[in-house]
Amino acid sequence: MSDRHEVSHMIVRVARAHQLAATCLLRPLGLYLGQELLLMRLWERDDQSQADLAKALSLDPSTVTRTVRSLEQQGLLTRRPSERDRRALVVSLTDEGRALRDQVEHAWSELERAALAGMPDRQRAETLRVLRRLEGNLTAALPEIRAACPPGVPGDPGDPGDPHHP
Amino acid sequence: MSDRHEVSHMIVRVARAHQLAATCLLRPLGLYLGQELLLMRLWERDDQSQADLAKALSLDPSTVTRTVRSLEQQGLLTRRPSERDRRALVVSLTDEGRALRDQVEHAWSELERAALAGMPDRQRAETLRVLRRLEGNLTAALPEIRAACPPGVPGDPGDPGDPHHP
DNA sequence: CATAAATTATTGGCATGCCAAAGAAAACGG
DNA sequence: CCGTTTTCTTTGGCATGCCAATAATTTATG
Repeated sequence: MSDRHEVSHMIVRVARAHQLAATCLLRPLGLYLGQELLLMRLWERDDQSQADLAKALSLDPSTVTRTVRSLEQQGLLTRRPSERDRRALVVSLTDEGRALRDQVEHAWSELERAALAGMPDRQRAETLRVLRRLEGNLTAALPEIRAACPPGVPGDPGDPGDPHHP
Repeated sequence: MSDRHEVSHMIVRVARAHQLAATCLLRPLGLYLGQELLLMRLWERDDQSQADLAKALSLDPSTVTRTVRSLEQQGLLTRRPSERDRRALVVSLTDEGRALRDQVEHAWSELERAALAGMPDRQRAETLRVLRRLEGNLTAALPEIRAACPPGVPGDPGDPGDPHHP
């Protein structure tokens, strides 16, 4: 063992186990992983622009675009142009979308229950503290890390010369 | 706030921040997220079958297939049929693959450093304990959760009747 | 020993998620 | 007031990751 990156490894493992469980719990509700987060955000505050959602969920705008469209096709929410800002779209819940709330929250409660199983209150509080600290540390470090992260690709072709034109 | 699912929410946030940072750090090395885990496993123990890798990394075999092929095309590893088991493929590192080790481990050390920044040793140990506990709890709960997880789809067409044939 | 069952790898489909680029519309500047 | 810059959304490309189904081979079973 003697791993010098144990915390990172554990973060990866915890995340995958959590995702797998969430995927399973969400499936009977007809939702894919990630869609529930968008809905939760809308349950907390309805009628938001996609940009707001992207910011609140720390998601790429393009991801929000596609997930919102998927949820729209499922009839859980609505997209209509904003009147104040003619380039923004306002996302609103439908009755169907509101109706899903209880089930989704129940699923997430099971997830929470599983994660914290067998922990006394003290330990649960400590768990939350630790996670908050990790999140704070990582998001604090992100700007610096991203600054050193050059744009471009992994399989960098070096010089595209003429990257195809419309 | 008064969120009843704070831990789950934090797990999601920690995971995304971690992934984002890792993606950035790996990019200059020409690696995508996840590929480094496979390589790390091979650095620890070379010449493994894909099934072994899948099990060790808790990955779906099909994911291993594709990631391994990608790494093979980058010249970092080799795939050759096993002699004992004629259906298995043995994955082995190339010199190039071995040469990447230092850089990847350095990148992960930065990740680890960022995650644990400003924590005294005591707190680092506690962090690890918490993550181990979460992982243990979630993977312990997974079988039961998956048992209740019906196969089939989200947008279930109910009865496909004739799900198209080759 | 033949037959049923489990294992290994692959393919195709689908979803999330990122980045990069592009078109509209708004905010900002001189 | 016009030009520049920022913001909002979308599209296309690419990668990971899952599931389901298939083919080949091994192992277990009666």
